[in-house]
Amino acid sequence: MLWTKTFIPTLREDPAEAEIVSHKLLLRAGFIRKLTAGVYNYLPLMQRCISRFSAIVRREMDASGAIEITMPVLQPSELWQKTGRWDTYGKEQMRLKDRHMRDMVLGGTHEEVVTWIVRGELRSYRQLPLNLYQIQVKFRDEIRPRFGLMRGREFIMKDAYTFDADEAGLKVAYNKMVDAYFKIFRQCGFDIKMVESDAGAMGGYRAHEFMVPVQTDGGECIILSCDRCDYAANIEMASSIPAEQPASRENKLTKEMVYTPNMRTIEEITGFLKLPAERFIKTLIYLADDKPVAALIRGDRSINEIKLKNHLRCLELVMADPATILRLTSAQVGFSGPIGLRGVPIIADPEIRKMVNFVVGANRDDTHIINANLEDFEVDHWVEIRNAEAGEGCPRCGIGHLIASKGIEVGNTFMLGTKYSDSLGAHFIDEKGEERPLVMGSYGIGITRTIQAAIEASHDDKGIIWPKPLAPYDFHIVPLNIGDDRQRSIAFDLLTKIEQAGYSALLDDRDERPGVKFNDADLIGIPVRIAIGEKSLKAGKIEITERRGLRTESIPIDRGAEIALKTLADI
RNA sequence: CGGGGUGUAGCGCAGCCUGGUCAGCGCGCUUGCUUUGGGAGCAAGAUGUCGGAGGUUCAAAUCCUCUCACCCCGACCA
Repeated sequence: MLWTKTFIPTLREDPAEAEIVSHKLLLRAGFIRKLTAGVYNYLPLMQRCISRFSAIVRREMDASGAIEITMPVLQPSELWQKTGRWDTYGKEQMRLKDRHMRDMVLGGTHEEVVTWIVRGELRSYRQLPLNLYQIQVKFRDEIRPRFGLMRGREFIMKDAYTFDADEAGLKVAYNKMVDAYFKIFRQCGFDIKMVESDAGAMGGYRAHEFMVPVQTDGGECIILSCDRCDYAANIEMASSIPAEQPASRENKLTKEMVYTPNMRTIEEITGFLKLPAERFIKTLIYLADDKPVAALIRGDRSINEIKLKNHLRCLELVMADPATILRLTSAQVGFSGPIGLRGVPIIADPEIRKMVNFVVGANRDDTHIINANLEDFEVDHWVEIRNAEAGEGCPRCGIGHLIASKGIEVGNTFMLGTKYSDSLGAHFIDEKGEERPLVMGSYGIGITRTIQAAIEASHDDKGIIWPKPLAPYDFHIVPLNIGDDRQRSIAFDLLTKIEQAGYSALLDDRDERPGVKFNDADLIGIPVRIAIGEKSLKAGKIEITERRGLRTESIPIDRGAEIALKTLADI
């Protein structure tokens, strides 16, 4: 492909709209342009990356026995009402009305539709197992679209759905998908991590996420993994064994109110009372579907709202507003406590069980209670509702310690069970002639997000460094002076040979200065660059440069294509 | 949705506080000549409903009101 015959609008400066490096590079290198918040045009280079990555995904999905189909983006609301997700998935769902004022949705996921398909057609265990997948645009009306393709409102996703007769079958199907995912991501050069995750809006009982580790701000997920065993989990999900607290030998003292004027936060009050944060209990008042609950965690811990939400089985969990807190506790925000709190269920993290003589809010303005003990109030439910922390013990092996790292979620897998087949009536007849619900799994890969994640994980100060399988072209041919006939003919000859060998190349045939071409080449990040310039031609050579590391080697002109192909093969 | 911020040429920005030669700068773009190994030089040129609507004023990019869009922090996720 000739540069002047395609469309690669590179930018010299960072666009103001981008914050993280991969988003800036996608814009600067001319891969994408934003149409509106969270919605992007994929320009030619991006289109090639999408095609290449999709081809890898297709190959591995097909090899795993999955069958490609295409389902409608536009869907009727009835299906979603039947599974209950019209309400639970509601706000993320892109909705519209057709001319008859019927509610429609633009699909953000396809459990409903795929279940509808098989419900009519899958009648016998003889037809199982089945794995249907598609690669398609998805819509999600994200609260806050962010970071370019990382969290768009429209994006491309591969989604697969498995159907099995029983749980054993689901496990087989699930493991096949997990294997396929590892193959896909590893051949793209990712140091992919599979972590346990919350089943969330999908429902189901077990889920994993596939994370690309990154050190940059682009890593939105926190992963806790064990330094000894293979335990790894999203912080949303991670448990831990707390560092051993020496059993307190303190005698229980009598509780006492103390005047703590304007001391609302743990930081303020620890300073004021000169006690460490682990001697405090934080009382957080939430509204779970408008019903109040109090969540208790140790003062130095952070609440995990997902764990709390899962325990409460509510649709919406929000922190109570100051007026509600005043009504419930008869005190301002910052002085809530469990003692004497009436009409509000109390959920406490088990870690609190070990605490003695602690400090809580007094439910009275400017007042805390010191030397409080468990006997002073009733806990309704003991449930783990705090975030695990780095340094704590591994919940699996019990020996290792958790370490924290950041990652970008590029894929996920869910064991759904029968949630959708039950609600949509997708049954089959088993060997014994009994009717049973299909056991399902669902499996996603964010195609466009993965491509951006590749950049976040692999770039330098000059631009993108594509992993070979995802690069828009294999070779970047740069004749430094396109007006020079010799350079021109060598460049075109290389292009022909490379294409004949079954590889792709971009030839920069612009009448630009060498600096411009080199900088754009570095920015775009094609793995191998071939430079043809007067200086080296005098010595009968052209130059080959690997994008990663930018090491340059001079090679004889007539062996150019041969050595270039070998260089690519060695990357 | 709550909090913070920004909308001025294709891109990046200054100007706004203190209304009046304020329609500006850099890059890019066009034409010509020169140049061609890491973002060229000279010369000539084009480009703006100052996000939108209303208002105040003799006068508004600038002040006021409303509105729209976008970005950042939080809740959500491939």
